[in-house]
Amino acid sequence: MINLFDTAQNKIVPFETRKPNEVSMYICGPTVYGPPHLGHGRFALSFDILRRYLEYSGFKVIHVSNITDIDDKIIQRANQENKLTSEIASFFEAKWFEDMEKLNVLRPTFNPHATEYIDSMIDLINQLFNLDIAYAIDDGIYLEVAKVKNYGSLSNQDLESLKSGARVDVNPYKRSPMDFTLWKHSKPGEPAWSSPFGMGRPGWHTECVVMSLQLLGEGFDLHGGAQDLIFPHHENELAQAKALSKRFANHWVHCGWVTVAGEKMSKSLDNYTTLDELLSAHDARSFRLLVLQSHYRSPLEITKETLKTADVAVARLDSAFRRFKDSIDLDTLESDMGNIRQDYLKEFQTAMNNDLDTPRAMSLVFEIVTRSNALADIANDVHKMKLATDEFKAALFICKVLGLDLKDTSNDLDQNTMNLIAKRDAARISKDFKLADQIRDELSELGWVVEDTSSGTRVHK
RNA sequence: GGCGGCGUGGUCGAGUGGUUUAGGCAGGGGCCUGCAAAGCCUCGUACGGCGGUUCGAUUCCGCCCGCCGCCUCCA
Repeated sequence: MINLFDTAQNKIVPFETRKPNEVSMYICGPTVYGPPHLGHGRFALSFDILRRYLEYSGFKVIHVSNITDIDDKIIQRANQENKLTSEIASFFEAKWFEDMEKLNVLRPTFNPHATEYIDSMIDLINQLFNLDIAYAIDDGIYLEVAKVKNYGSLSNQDLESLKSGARVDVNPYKRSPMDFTLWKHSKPGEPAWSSPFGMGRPGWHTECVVMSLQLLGEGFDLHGGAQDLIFPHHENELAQAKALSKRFANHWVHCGWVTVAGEKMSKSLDNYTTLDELLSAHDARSFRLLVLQSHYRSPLEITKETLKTADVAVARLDSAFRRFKDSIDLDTLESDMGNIRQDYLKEFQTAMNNDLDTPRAMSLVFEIVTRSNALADIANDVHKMKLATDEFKAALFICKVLGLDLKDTSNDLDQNTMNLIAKRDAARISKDFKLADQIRDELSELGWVVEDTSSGTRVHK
């Protein structure tokens, strides 16, 4: 049984699903108005790891993640660049998926766009309006939060304390500062859809209720996002569902954010690093490893230094992979789980079932790697080597489940490199170490790391 | 003001009421090696402060200090 922290209950609880072998999950996706940064990356990696683990655990996962392709910031950027909002949105959506692919983040089963669901959103707002839960003022339609039972239950705040903390509202006509926009009337030149309330566009909080309920149905299993979405976004989604007496998500999962010098990474603080910048200097797997080595609900500090240490750690895993891969059937590794050391799999599951304790899972991986290397070091026959390999298979398998693919970078030798290797081996056999060292220097200048093995010189990047 | 989180060894970062340790990285010593690299072995004995509960607390409770977040858009 998988146990997960549920934001609504504020504790770790067994993760129950509607159907025994299926998980329906809705993860709030990006607003595509700029290049994704490390915060987006962390969030995407966290939920990718959750999804992969659910699939490993035998669930069919229906993963819905939206693309918000109409919103104030997109309009603003379109105006600045003198482009259509749709151009801005499709450009940054493409960028998003390009980066996600580099991070080895699985594509969602469905990624609905807000603009494809405008009619359904209008319909929902209309229902709220007819129930007298929504009201109209000069600039749009608002949901009256006071009419929703237990508003604030998800974020554990009561309405009174929310009100007292609310900042001065620009719109004095709202009945409460906490009331939120369902529909915004358009200003001249802005993209607009016609509705019974006039031309305009839906507010952000409506799209996710509509799309999650439409694609996954009432009482779907899991709703996720980063912690900054708990309030107001998820609270407001929930408020709309409650107002319409619809069962909403059964389980809420929120991940922590990336920090910079202790402060939250965000566009408004202008302290962000884009995924592009990270990926140009580091292996994408190093980022995933850092995410895995911290808990998904904790803040995660990512610096050049921590990335560098992660690069080294990934190299250690790759190095073990090179050592053992030839005696492992990589094609059947995943399908033939019975072939993996069951004691290690059990430890892995125990860790993961405890609110996704990926740090423990990774420490297990490194422990296994050390042990397989140690066994291989003293192995003097085929049988002992097989034991070492069997150990390593477990580590490789766990990495695979977590989306961390180990690689052999010693392939793709060009003719020149192969010649140098042959020359060096000849030099070493004739004990011409001066020449051998000289060739080693040449190889390292070409970017190769040189290792001497029982089968001669081996190189990898 | 309300709600919430955090403070761990050189560093990043888990975790736990007590006998044996997270793990990664960095560092010291050793083995291996022609020298390296990789790998292995080994060492460092940490839990913000003050009280309380307990046979025993880093782990539970209270207070204090410091940092951070949400209450407006934010992954």
